[in-house]
Amino acid sequence: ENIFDRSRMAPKTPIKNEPVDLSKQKGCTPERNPITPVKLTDRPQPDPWTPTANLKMLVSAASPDMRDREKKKELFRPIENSEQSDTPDSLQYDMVDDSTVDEFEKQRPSRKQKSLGLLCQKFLARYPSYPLSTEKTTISLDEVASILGVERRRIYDIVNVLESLHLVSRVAKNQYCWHGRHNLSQTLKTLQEAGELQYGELMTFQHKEQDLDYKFGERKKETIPDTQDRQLLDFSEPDCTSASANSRKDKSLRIMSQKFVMLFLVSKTKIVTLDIAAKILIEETQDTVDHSKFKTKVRRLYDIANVLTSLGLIKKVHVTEERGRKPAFKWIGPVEFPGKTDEPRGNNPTSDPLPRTQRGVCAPYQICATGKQRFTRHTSFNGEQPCEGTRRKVSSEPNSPRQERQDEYCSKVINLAAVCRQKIEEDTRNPSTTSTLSLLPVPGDSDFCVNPLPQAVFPMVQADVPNLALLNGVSSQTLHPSMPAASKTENGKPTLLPSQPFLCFPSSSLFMLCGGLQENNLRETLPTTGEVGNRNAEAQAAVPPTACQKRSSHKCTSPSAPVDDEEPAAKKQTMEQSDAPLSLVVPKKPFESPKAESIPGSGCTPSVHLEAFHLDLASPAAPEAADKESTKPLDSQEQEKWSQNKDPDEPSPGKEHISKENANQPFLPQYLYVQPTSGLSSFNFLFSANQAPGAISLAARQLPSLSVPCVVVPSAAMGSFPVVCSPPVTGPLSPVPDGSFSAAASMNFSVSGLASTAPVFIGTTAVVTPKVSPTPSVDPQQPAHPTLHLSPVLARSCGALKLDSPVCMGHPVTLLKLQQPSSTPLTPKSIRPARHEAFFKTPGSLGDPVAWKKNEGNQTRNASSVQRRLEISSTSPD
DNA sequence: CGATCCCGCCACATT
DNA sequence: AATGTGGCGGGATCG
Repeated sequence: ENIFDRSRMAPKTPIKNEPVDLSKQKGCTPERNPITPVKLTDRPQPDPWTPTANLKMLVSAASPDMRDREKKKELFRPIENSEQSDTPDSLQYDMVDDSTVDEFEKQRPSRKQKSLGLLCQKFLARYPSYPLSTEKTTISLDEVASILGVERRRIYDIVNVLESLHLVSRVAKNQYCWHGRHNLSQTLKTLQEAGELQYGELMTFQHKEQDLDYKFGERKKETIPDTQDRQLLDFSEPDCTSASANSRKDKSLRIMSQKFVMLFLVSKTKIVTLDIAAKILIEETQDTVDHSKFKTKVRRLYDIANVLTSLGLIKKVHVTEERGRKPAFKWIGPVEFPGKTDEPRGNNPTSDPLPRTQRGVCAPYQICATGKQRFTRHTSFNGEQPCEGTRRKVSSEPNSPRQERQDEYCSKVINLAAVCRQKIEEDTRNPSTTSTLSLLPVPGDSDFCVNPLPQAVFPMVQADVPNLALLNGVSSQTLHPSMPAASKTENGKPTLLPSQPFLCFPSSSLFMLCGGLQENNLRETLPTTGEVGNRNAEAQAAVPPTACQKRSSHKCTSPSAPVDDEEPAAKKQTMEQSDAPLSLVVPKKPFESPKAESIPGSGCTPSVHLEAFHLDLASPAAPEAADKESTKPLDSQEQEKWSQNKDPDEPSPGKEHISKENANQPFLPQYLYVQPTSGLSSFNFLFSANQAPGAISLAARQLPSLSVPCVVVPSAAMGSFPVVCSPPVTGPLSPVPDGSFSAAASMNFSVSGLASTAPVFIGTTAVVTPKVSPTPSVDPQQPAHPTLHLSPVLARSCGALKLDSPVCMGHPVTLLKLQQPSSTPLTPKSIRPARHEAFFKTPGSLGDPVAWKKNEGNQTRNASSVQRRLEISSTSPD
């Protein structure tokens, strides 16, 4: 029924449909709607390939193409899908054939295909099981939901269960942090302990389970005081702030999930039937009470079981007992936990048997572990948890007590990103074309450094483009050390930190292109990126932090990342390579404009980069384009690269080469590419425009500023890409120390998909002025910088972003929203995945790229994005 | 026909 | 009021 309705709806009132999806993509919708009503279908869900079922239905109905898509979709790999999506399907949809879609449609969507278990697998596939310790991957519910083509509600089911096992934690509204399985054993251990307390007794009997069922339930009740049980179970969450905690119905699903797992851990047989579990889990106890209640409980258990199954912790079996064959699940996960109960506190990493992964990687997590322990022990409640509660309120609350720090950090980052995003969107919308984005760290910089490191970063920033030369020198040297993430130890000194070449965005993956980085940098960066990328999609949000730490390195590293450090890049690289393909570094064509470095004006650089791109792409960039526009050609290549990168194999080598090459040629521009976690969803493309090679430095954490002029294109999966280009200009304009900022200014936050919606293009006025601001490096912190800052740090800093600031230093920056169609001036296109194309196309302004070129200065158009788009396309000549 | 469990309404929480 | 969460159970689909 729904389907029909919608289908109908769509034609009639696209808008209606939109509401659902649209909410997310605000920016886009307005524009598109007018253009292509059809979009509705698309729109709702960003991802073409995995639209909501309904949407799918509609689409499929609309066009056969969709079906194919879906089929493909089945294949899984969002990535693949995305690629596929390249095809202009979306457009087609519009066209849609009515051909008897219905029949096909119906067939397709088998219930199984929509199963929670499958969905969960897809979800899990997006993130690395063992993410680097430092990285924090943030998960945007909206984004994931759209990518996976399901309603958000379903994601909650998954996330809630994952959260119960601490595989993820809620950071903020709509945002979760992916932790991976590093702590899983710890968590299980804790649960086991708790389970023994609660259910241990019962378990004893257990083998007989069948009979026992009832008894079980009963006993349990009797034996264990509910209160205790609960506490234990809840441990992590609610208790703390008892007050608030319970207000909500407490997340029964989470608690249920924990209890369910406990049953397995306590059970001798490791097999638990749903009946028993349901009975035990029915708090009320009064058993039977409602048959309906029991029934509902069982339903929930199925939900949980599906997720646990996807995690490989349990599998379904059937127990035949007296009563007959009953559905049951068997625990197939780890049984013994290293630290095991022996010592409750097992946390200590040192003694901890757990794989180093935990320790090293998890360093940050350890905290969590602690928390857990606590939780194990009731005592725990006292401590942090309360805070948690508080926090929650404040930030919207992470449920999990532990990791607060991280969470905060994440949340901050996220917030920033979100802020940026919003701003961007706003800007986009608002015609104030000229508005510049300035994401400066606000004075509140201190925030930046949630993590230790703040300082370093800034310096880096300075590097700004203009100073590239300086930077180079500095950066190269300094950077090297910083690079360390991989090798850092070698250098010994962390000083480098500041200069990191990259920007990290909390959001999903980033795609960065940097102008010649020095070898060192490159290498390091690459690895990093690679890592990120490797993560598969995982990289996501997590990346930024990680990167930051690493980069910022020394300082940062200390606490959390130590491990990483130790494990040098090599590992990472290998890892990365093997794993994923993420990062690509594209060796730039040697083109070096080496001199660029020397050249004060970064101006040269940009062109170079562009060229490089072109070369890479093979597309001849238009000379004019040189500035930036040329990007389009890149797209294809990039994409390819992307895909390649993903491949474990190649990436590494390529990277290495690149790095080497780079090394040779200090100036050569390089690109970093970070895949988005899932792949498709979003990309960020960042490349340094003019700058000299060194130019790009990002402070890891602090980073707020990017000194290098960069263009970042965050692409949400869907379509929006915001692209920002900063013109090389820098120096002059920003007298301010920021130089760095001023120069580079582009950022995108694609963190969550949302950003995507509004593509933004920012160009400094154009041209680069070679001037370098002498003081570029100055504190980025200073508010003065008008230019954009992209550093995650900034983001964290909280509202630091000043998007609005129209002018940064002297440069006028223009924001342009890039619409998909029109290409972005530079690389944007490349960035866009096929799917984007579709979107873009729709709008119809494809050819625009040319127009864009001007972006830099000219673009100041005030018109709304749409208008802009139109204008652009129309006025391309501009 | 029982086992599964998708789907999405709707209440409650949060913003 | 809008939006985020997530309990809940009708009823469709699977086996």
